[in-house]
Amino acid sequence: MFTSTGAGQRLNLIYTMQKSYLSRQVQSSILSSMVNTSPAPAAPYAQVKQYLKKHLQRGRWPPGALMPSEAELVAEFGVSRMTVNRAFRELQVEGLINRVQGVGTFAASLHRVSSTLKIRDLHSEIVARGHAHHAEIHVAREESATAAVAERLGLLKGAAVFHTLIVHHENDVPLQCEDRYVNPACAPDYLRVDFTQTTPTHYLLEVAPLWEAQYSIEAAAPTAREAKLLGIARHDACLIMVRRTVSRNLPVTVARLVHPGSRYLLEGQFKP
Amino acid sequence: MFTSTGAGQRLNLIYTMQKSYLSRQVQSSILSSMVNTSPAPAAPYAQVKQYLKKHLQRGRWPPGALMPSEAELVAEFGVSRMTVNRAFRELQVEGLINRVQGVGTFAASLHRVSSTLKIRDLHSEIVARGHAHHAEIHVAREESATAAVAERLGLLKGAAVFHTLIVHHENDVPLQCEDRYVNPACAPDYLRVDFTQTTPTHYLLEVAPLWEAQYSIEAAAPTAREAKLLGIARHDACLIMVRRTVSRNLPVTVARLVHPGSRYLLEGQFKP
DNA sequence: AAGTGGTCTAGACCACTGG
DNA sequence: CAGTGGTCTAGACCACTTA
Repeated sequence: MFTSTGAGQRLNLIYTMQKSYLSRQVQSSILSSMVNTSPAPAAPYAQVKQYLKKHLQRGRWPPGALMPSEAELVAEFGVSRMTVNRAFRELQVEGLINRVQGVGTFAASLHRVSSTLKIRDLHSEIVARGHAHHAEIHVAREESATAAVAERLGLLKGAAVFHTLIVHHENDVPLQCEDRYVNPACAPDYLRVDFTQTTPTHYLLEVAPLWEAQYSIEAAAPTAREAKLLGIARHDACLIMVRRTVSRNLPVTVARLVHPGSRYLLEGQFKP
Repeated sequence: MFTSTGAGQRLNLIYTMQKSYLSRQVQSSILSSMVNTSPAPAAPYAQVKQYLKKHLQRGRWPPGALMPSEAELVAEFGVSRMTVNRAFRELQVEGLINRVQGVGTFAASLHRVSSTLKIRDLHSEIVARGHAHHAEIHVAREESATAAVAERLGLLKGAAVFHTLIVHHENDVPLQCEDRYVNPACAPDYLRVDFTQTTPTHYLLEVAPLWEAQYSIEAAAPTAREAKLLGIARHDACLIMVRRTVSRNLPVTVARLVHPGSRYLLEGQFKP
């Protein structure tokens, strides 16, 4: 039922579990002298979690296999059920296990792996690489919304919107053409910002806390104007991201970010 | 200190908190008759979490503002501290708040928003759209690894690797050209699988639980062979994803997935 | 009926921060 | 020092599943 490979019994817990707070106090004072040498005492729930993770990784419970019940782990580690439960709950959030009430806990097949794609500020990204960033502002004005833009910003056609068209350079090489429409209700001072000093992304995240975002990524040829601004040929492939952000139920902005394919790479990583 | 907008006091909890289990039992039996009509009773921790989330969204605590302490919410909702703590902890994991021990809980600026990009199985994706999927197998054999492939799979140059080249069609339109190398140690039977019936992605996830993945996404022109296989022109933009997965410290596979830009779109969404 | 996970509680000890 | 979050416990009730 619970093959005792024996790798995680009570004794293996770093702060050897106690039954009364009295004994814990004693333990703690004993530990305090160790703390200076050992790196991190690690909370019991974290140790149980780590134990489960390690054995999952080693294949002790192959995908779909039934794992020990909370009660079994309580007995094995000598901790309370809430502690074991927390370890399990966090593993579930991480997608490593599936739990079914009344049945048991199972090792996940890890099909639903996902990695995160952050909304990044290009300026910080470039500076982080130790390169120079400079922005070329081609448009920064108020316009009346076209039907498409109005719809995406939740405004009426013809309503006032702010429009900026900025080309970002990394060490004088054009890296991104940012065509952006902003809802004036969310950022009334948008046009007074000096975008050679800060980026729209950065500024908007400051004034309008982000609550929702949608994006799409595709590969396509740039428009004639974009090609000219980026200094590339009309048929060169570009990585195009269209992003729409919403703050407190109010659409903030829609942006079309065009990157020369030869100069931009989106990277990601997943680790459990 | 805790402006009583009063939107979430004890009485607003759906299963009106009690002090003894006796009274809870009574409550529960009363509730059981309501359950048929009301949709979801919602656990107290979830209600507290929802309450906080709602007020964060409404801007009651602007980014950086100090939020109520656990003790205050305990008093306000009449629940135990562990319950409030769980609500806070989950909001922290979601990135909506920052907590500092000894200081307090603060509304996050929501800068570090991220969305998830899942590893998807193309077959399921196509079928989910109600379309027909069919795979055309062009290569499926053992080869000796080139230096580049060997390095990414953790093998020696010249070692045996499995190589498949498959073109996936959605309703007879080529959608993806999948060029994949597989580590035989992880999937010894790989070449015996009928890939007109299942996809490499699906099969590999079955035999080798995923423990780590790295990917990059870029826009570029296809190779001459890819263009031919996909039925597109040499200069048409493609969305190219290169993915490497690792299972239990052993590299499993590296794949180059090429999609005609005009037929493929990567989408994502973030919601708190 | 027995076993499982889902959840709540009341109280506790701790480490950390700030005045 | 008081206040904050981080965590653990022992026991409890519940809903659910399986036999």
